[in-house]
Amino acid sequence: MGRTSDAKERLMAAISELIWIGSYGSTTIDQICDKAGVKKGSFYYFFGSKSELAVAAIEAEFCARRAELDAIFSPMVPPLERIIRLCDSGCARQVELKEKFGQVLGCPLFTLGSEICTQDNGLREKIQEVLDCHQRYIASAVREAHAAGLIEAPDAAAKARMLTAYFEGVLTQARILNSLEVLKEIPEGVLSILGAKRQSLVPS
Amino acid sequence: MGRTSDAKERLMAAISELIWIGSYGSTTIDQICDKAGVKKGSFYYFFGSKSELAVAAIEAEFCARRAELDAIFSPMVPPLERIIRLCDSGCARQVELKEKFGQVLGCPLFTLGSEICTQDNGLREKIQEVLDCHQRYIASAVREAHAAGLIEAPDAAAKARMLTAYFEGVLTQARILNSLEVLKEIPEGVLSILGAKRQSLVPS
DNA sequence: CCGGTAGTTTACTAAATAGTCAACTATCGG
DNA sequence: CCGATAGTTGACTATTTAGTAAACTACCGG
Repeated sequence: MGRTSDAKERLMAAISELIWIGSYGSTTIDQICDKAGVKKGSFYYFFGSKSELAVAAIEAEFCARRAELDAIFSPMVPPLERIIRLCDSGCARQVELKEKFGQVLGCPLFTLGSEICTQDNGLREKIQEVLDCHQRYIASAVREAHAAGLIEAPDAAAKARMLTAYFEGVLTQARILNSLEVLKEIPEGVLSILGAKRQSLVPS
Repeated sequence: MGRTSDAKERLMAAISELIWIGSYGSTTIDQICDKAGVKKGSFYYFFGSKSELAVAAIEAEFCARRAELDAIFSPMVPPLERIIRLCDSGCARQVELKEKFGQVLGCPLFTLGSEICTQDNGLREKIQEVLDCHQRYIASAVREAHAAGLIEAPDAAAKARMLTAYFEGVLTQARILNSLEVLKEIPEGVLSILGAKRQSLVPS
C-alpha cells in the first residue's frame, strides 16, 4: 500500500534526544528534521506540530517502558526489592547517558513536564499519565510490603508520591549539578522513606 | 549624573514573572520589553542578552531572599522549627501565586535550572549558587538539631540534600499537576525524613 | 507491470526574533 | 541655566522559524 518509511520513528527519536539534551522550548522543528534526516515537508505530513510529535514520542517510549516496568515489578520479586530495582535501573540509565552525552540528563518527563506544564496542556496531560502510571506500580509494591508487615505504610499512594517526589528531586539535582554523585545516596534515602526495617530486604 | 530610571528593575521583574508563568525558552526579549514597558534599545543598553538579564534578576531576588532566610533561620527559633517554617513559607507562597496567576508555579530556580542547565552554564552556576545557599541554611539547622539530640543526622549536608530533593520534588509535582493538594503532605514528609522524634518540635 | 497510495522533496511565504544605531531627551552637579 | 552624562526611542537589518503547496517517487496489491 504505497511507499514505506520509518521517518515517523526517526522524528520521535530525534525530538526525544533533543529535548533531553537541551529543552523543549529551545529545540526547533528544523533541528528535529535535521537530526532525523527528514525534510520539513515530511514532518508536517506526519505531525501537525512539535507538540503533537512530542506527545507521540512519549506515547511510543511509554509502550516500551511498560515492558521494563512489568519485568521490574514482577510478583516473583519481593516488593521492596522491586522498588530498589526501579531506582537502580534509573540510576544505571543516568550513568549510561552521561557516558553517551557527557551530561547528566535526569528524568526527561519531569524536566519536560515542569517546563511546559503551564503552556501546553495536551503534553502536560500525557506526561502526567505516564508519571501516574509509574506511581501506581510503586504504590502496589508499597501496599504489598505493608500487607507483608515489611514496612508501616497504611497509605500506599501517599508513600508512592513521596518516593517519586524524592527520586525525581534527586534526578533533577543531578541534572542541574551535572553530577552523578548525588545519585549514590538514593538507595539509602529510598529505604529510609520506606521506613524499611533492617533485613526486610533480601541481601543482593 | 544624567537621567534616572528604574527600567533595569522593571526588566528583571518582567523576566522573573514570564519565566515563572511560562518558561525560559519560550519567553522572548520582545515579550520581556513589552511587559516591562521598555523599548528594546533600552534593554540592550542595560543587558547584553536574555541570559545576562536572567542572572541579574536571580541575583537581585536572592538579595531580598537572604533577609527572609535570616529571619526564618533565626537562632532564636528551635532548629527543627526553622526547617518547618521554611517549608510553610514556601507553601504559603505557592498559595498566593496560585491566587494571583491561577496556576501552581513551583520553585522557579529548580524549574529554570532543570530547563537550561545543559545550555547556559552561566545561568546554571548562578542557580546552583542560590540553591546551595538554601541547602547550607538547612544543613546548619540539621546540624544543630543533631547536636541537641533532637534527631539522628550525623551527616547534616546529606540530610539537607535529601530534604531539598524531596521538597523541590513535591513543588515540581504540584506545578505539573497544577494542584496545591500534594503540598499538604510536605510537613509530614519533611518530619519523617528528619526522623524527628515525637515532640522534638515545640507545638505551634 | 501498472495504478493508486503512501511518503518525499523543493522551493516558497510570512511572521517572529535578535540585535544595531544614531538621534533624541531628561536630569544632576556645578 | 548649562553641559555632561545616563537613559530612551524608533526605525532599521539580518536571521531564524513555522508552515504550505505542488510536483515527484517508491512501493504494494492486484
